[in-house]
Amino acid sequence: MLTVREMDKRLYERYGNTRWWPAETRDEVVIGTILTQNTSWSNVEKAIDQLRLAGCLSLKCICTIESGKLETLIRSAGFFRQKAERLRDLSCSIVSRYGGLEKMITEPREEVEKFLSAQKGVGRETLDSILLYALDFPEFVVDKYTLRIFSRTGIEQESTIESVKEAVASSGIRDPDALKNLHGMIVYLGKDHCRTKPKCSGCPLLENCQYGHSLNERSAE
DNA sequence: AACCAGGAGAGAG
DNA sequence: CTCTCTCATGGT
Repeated sequence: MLTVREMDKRLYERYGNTRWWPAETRDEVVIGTILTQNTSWSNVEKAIDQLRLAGCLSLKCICTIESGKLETLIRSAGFFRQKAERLRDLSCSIVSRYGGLEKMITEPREEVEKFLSAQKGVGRETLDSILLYALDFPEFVVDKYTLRIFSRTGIEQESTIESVKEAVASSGIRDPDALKNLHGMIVYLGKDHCRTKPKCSGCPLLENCQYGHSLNERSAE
């Protein structure tokens, strides 16, 4: 049976360091977690470029910028009204409570998690992404690709977010950078076998992989 | 030209 | 608890 350790090793042999979540600042990561919800990264990049160009790629600026202006800047990321409102609320909440993310990383993890979970627009995956990619807490991000790949590779028959987190935690992989890359590699694998490439050739995890790892059940038949 | 992407929330049953 | 609907742009 495939272990998490083995999976990590095989994926690394194929994908190496994926440098998942490219960002120069912690603020940029948090902003990205909201913008990328159900949205392709290429569209998110355009919005981030607009924010950078406007000198507003920070939580402090987003908290104070005029809302119509914010909507315009992030329009390319879709759901722009909803995202503008949630970005503003989240940014203002963080700034008023912690001052900024650099202060936030020094707070107890439990307290930070509780605070973030209470924010509108911060669901399960966004919470994990902020904890790991923006704050460097050792949390493994479980998304749809991860759930699917874990259940298909037989590490877990009935994969849930909690069971996958547990499996990774008990594997001993704790370094935030290692956890970041494991998630990145899993998404790379997921993308390799998405709808456009239903067949998995040379799958690093499964010997006779005939269905790929598509998120679309129909292409799995 | 439908389909979907690095989701979350609100409502119904 | 599990569906289903909405939010919206841009690439294939």
